[in-house]
Amino acid sequence: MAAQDSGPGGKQPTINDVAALAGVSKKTVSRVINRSQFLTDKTRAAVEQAIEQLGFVPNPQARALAFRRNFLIALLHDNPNAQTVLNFQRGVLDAIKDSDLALLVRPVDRGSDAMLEDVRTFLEKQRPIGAMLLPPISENDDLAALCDDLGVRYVRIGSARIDDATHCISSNDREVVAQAVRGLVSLGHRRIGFVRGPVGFRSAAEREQGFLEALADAGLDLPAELNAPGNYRYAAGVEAGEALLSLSVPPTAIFCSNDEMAAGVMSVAHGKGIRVPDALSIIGFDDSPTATHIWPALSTVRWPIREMGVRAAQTLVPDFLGPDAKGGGDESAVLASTFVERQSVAPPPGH
Amino acid sequence: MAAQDSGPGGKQPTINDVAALAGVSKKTVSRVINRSQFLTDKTRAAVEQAIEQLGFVPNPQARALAFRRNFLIALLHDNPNAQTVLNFQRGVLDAIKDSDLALLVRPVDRGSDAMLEDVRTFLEKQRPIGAMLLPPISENDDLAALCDDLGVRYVRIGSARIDDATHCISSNDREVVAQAVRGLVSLGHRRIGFVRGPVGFRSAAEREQGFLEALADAGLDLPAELNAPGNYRYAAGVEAGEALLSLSVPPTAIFCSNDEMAAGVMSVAHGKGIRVPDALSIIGFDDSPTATHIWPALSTVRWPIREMGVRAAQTLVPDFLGPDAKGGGDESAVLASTFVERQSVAPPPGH
DNA sequence: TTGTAAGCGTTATCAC
DNA sequence: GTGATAACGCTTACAA
Repeated sequence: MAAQDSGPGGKQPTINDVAALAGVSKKTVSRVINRSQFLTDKTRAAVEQAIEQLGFVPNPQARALAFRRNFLIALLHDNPNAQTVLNFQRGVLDAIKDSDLALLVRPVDRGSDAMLEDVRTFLEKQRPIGAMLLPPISENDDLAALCDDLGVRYVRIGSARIDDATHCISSNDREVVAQAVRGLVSLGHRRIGFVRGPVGFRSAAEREQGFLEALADAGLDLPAELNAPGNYRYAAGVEAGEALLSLSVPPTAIFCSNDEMAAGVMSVAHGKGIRVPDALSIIGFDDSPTATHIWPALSTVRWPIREMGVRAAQTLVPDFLGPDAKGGGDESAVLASTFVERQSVAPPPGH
Repeated sequence: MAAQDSGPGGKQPTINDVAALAGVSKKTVSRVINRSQFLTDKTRAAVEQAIEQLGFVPNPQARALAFRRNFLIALLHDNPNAQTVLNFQRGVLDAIKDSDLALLVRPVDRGSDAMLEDVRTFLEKQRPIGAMLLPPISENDDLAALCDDLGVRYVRIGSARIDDATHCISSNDREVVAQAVRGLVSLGHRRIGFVRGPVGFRSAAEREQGFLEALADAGLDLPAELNAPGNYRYAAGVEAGEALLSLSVPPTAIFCSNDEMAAGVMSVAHGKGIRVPDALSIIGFDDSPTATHIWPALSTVRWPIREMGVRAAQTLVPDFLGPDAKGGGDESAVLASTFVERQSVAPPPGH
């Protein structure tokens, strides 16, 4: 707390004021601010006392200029799932809490042709130390190349290893999906539908592979009529549900590539009077708020997004965080997703 | 697009390089950057040509230092509703898109005692031009006072006028809730339950008043047993649903102070085999993603949060945005919420 | 261990 | 209209 408030319009004390009050040079004050080792305890104490007394806060713009680097990191996202973005933000802020860093947020339009130029302008203007890319734009290699080009560090978040360990934080989605589907099989399900994610998304491909792996392990296959297209939107879930649940022999379980689509499938089931989970088991992916807000509550896969935020920050700017910030380079860049069991899964009818 | 990329490690061109190339002084370049009127078209053109050729981008840190002001605005929030926060961000970014401003994001912990000190530290460190406060922390007067104290502009977002017009963007929640409830009455509902928001929240009070107004207009009252406490959380909705739907004479309609609680009530209805909307009408508030992800889709109130973001930015920093950014001072600081009709409302049984 | 001088890239002042 | 020169608040040489 500032011992002496300048009040509105009052001038902030500068490093010179502190130096004068403490009776040292401004360079010495600078050393205290930057935790130099070469200082007598006495000098340090005197300076700290002066800082406290004046309520001095170093001007980050001046520091940024002198350091030829600012203290900003950026979060670039184009994510339809708000909760994911916010949880990630939370994690990043957990990580940088005790540092001098601040977080800049930038939504981008994946679809737009101007996207790359927008991001370039943004990065050139703000010159953040680094950028964190959330899926799905994290899958855009041009974006990563652009960061490299501009000398901006980057970390990409993905559902699988999409870059080397110092540039990527990922989760093990495929494994966890496989595990969830194996659970379905072990309950007795044999006819299991699948609602895909959007074409071209790595996350969608990972989830699909996990699903197919589990089926293959059980000696099952995925008939074409049980394989429905999707795009991570609720409406696609509704369409898929209409298609799958109108089959002459409908599936007894459906794995949806995300929660929104699972909610869509579930709505269709309700509309048709198909009881969940008694007559139909449903699994989603994301553990979004929706998962617990629908009825019955949805079994789903939770990815450790907040923790990924922490890890991403540590990997991006280990040198700006405490010495305990390991980050990067090791296998820990892969974090574990977990299967969350709720009420939307049960054995198939007759089991 | 930069005509000449410095590439990684290469040095950014500075104002001096531009000045040298254009054969003018750096002050003249500065004038071009800052759109001074006192310039020959010829000089301006020459400088712009040099800027283009070099791919020069002014260093914001240096500008910030010289201007004694940076180009950051901050968004402070402690909002359980991720979509709201993100939509608001979107609006703010719409507004500042063509300016030099960037957006800093800061989640805060409403509960924590250290909250005020945290925010103070943040504002002192970053010294943003202004801060935008999202509800519920926008309702905290100490926070507004702190901004004033530090010479940081602020705008508070609220569900009602909680500050003067230059410091507040609000919606007309009360009116719209009243309108929605009047709709219920005109369908024939007479026994209407209410699930409150958390104690002490202005938004909760506004919604409650709107509800009571509509009831009073119709000559109805709210019996104590139909008035259930809540806190904007799903679980509270479940509890309220259990209470209201176990009454010997249950309500035929329930207004919930937000969508999450409405989802909770709806889950209970499903569990008890009470058909929505045939046997029970439900209305929520927020138009969150949940509203369309549950079944049947929820009638709810949508507040114009993205537009509020635009307006908040315009009110906060009109001098940094285009001349068309009006902002502040007039009645337009109140934006209209709207009632969104979906499938969760119908006449009561027997009508 | 501390201080001095110079500079980071921009804008303000005030001449011309 | 335009340009020298001195800030802005801090850090990095390098010297003491």
